[in-house]
Amino acid sequence: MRLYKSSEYAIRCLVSMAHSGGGVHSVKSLSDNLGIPYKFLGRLMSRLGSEGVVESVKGKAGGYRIVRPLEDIRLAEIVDIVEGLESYERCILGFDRCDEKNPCPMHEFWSGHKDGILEMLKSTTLAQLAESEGKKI
Amino acid sequence: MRLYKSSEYAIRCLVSMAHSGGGVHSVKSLSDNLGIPYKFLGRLMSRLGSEGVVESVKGKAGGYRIVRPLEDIRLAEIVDIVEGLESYERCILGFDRCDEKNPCPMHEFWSGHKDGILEMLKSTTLAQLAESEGKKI
DNA sequence: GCAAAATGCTACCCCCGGGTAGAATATAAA
DNA sequence: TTTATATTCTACCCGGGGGTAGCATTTTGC
Repeated sequence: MRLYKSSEYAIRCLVSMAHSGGGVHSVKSLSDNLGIPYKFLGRLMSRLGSEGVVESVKGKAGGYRIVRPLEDIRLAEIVDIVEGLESYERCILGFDRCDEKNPCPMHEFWSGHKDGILEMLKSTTLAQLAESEGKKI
Repeated sequence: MRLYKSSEYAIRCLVSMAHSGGGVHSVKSLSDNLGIPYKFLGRLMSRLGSEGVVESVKGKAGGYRIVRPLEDIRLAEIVDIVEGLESYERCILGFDRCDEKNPCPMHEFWSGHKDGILEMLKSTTLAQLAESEGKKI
């Protein structure tokens, strides 16, 4: 019942970048400021780059930059890229088909929470996460 | 965002046992009926036995039996025994201290869901899970 | 042109959840 | 007493997420 470390890192990193404006941030500086393993974060940002969430700037003074509007980048997209959303959509007891018509024993107790979480992931944007000052990152 | 296989198996197995009365069930029969790996389920039941959720009956015609009243066995207890509840209580972004006073960026979006899930686990009993006919197990 | 600083890529290692194998032990039925 | 059927215990293997290391590549600043 937790995000993968990859998702934790990706979200914290993007929130930090969003928070400090639209400039270019090197992986080194992000890694130092957020306490995230350098090489690991590098792979993560590379992946977010190839999926079009951020843009890479090569060479000296290079790094990564968020290009799309923050209101456009939703949690569900980030999580889907780095860990996939399958585990948020599947039956809690692992059955292939599980719905109102043919429920597992936990369905009535779980489906509400599952739907709520998915809805939250799909509706919450990077703009919302970044807008409040004073929060830890 | 999912139960460990261990929790899936433990819940399905206990629901199945509760459903078919208070008799003794061998690991072999449970494994066959539910499609759960035999040796793996054996270790799981042994653990549930040492924690007092079920009772082992050795020798020929032996197996496991639920002893405590079904209204007394809650999901939270089962999950805590086989996989632990830590991941259901911690901050979604992994911060050590994260609360209303000192929130992480996701706190306001996540804490409600977290509390709801924990409350569900702590209040739902084996009796509730087992009572409905026609559900898959 | 050259060096510094950055991304990009490949190959590893470690830990742990999940799963398997086999022998030891206990006990009811024959 | 023997045998069949069960739990119990230990050791091992596999795959994947998390993490590290090294080198190639790119591009700016001098």
